[in-house]
Amino acid sequence: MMEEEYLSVYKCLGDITRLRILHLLQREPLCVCHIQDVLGEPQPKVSKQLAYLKRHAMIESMRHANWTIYRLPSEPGTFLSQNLKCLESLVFHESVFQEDLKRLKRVDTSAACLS
Amino acid sequence: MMEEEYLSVYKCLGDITRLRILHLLQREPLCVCHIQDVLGEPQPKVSKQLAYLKRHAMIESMRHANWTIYRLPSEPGTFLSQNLKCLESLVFHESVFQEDLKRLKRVDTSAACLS
DNA sequence: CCGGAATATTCCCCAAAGTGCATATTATGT
DNA sequence: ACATAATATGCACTTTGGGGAATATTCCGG
Repeated sequence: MMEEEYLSVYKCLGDITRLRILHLLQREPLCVCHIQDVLGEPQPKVSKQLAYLKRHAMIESMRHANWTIYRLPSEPGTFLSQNLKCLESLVFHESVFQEDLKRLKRVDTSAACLS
Repeated sequence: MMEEEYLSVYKCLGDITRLRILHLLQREPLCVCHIQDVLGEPQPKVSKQLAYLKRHAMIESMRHANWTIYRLPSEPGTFLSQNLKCLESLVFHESVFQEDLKRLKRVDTSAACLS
């Protein structure tokens, strides 16, 4: 039997790398290499956490040529949405996430996979 | 260095037993044996999860004669409060938690430790 | 068909968590 | 002091998670 949605969500939110990823994806869909660049974390680590999030239905992915684009679900459950709102207002202003945003802007313009 | 509050909170919320406990404590302070009765879980399990929650500053405790009374913090952080609100509106109506509430009412009246 | 870029997966290690069972601790009443 | 109730802790075990390093896969261009 499947685990309750809310437990999955909380487990997903209990890791800083996953939080950083969700924070980025809340801004826009991104491919792995962009996330990797922004986070400054090794590629396998990023891929694994993306897989973890997808396994728990927190994100979706679509292959686009050589790249895999990840994004928040088209219809995110109420519970997930609520928690993202909560994060937005109480957590995402912290420096870790704001630094990520700065790097995202820089990386985003020179994007090869955004064709 | 200490872990960020929000990560602690999410880790605490990612377990059904701890959620059930928090749900009960949101109603009123309770001693271990009442929680144990309501949850129908073995006493060491309950005690350990209470210890976990306390270690992460999600609850407080005070010894009262033979009993230890647990309760939500007198001044719960904004983040915790927000999440409890979210749970209240989206999760706590589920049957697991409602069944707990029923048992709580039954148990509560015949309380010995509420002197 | 081949080389290279982007991504996913595997293996290994270690730490943390969750649980059952048994035992220790603490406080109470006699 | 002792028995007992309430609670906490310890031990053993299993699972999960997180991370690094290496390797596999997938897809493109030539």
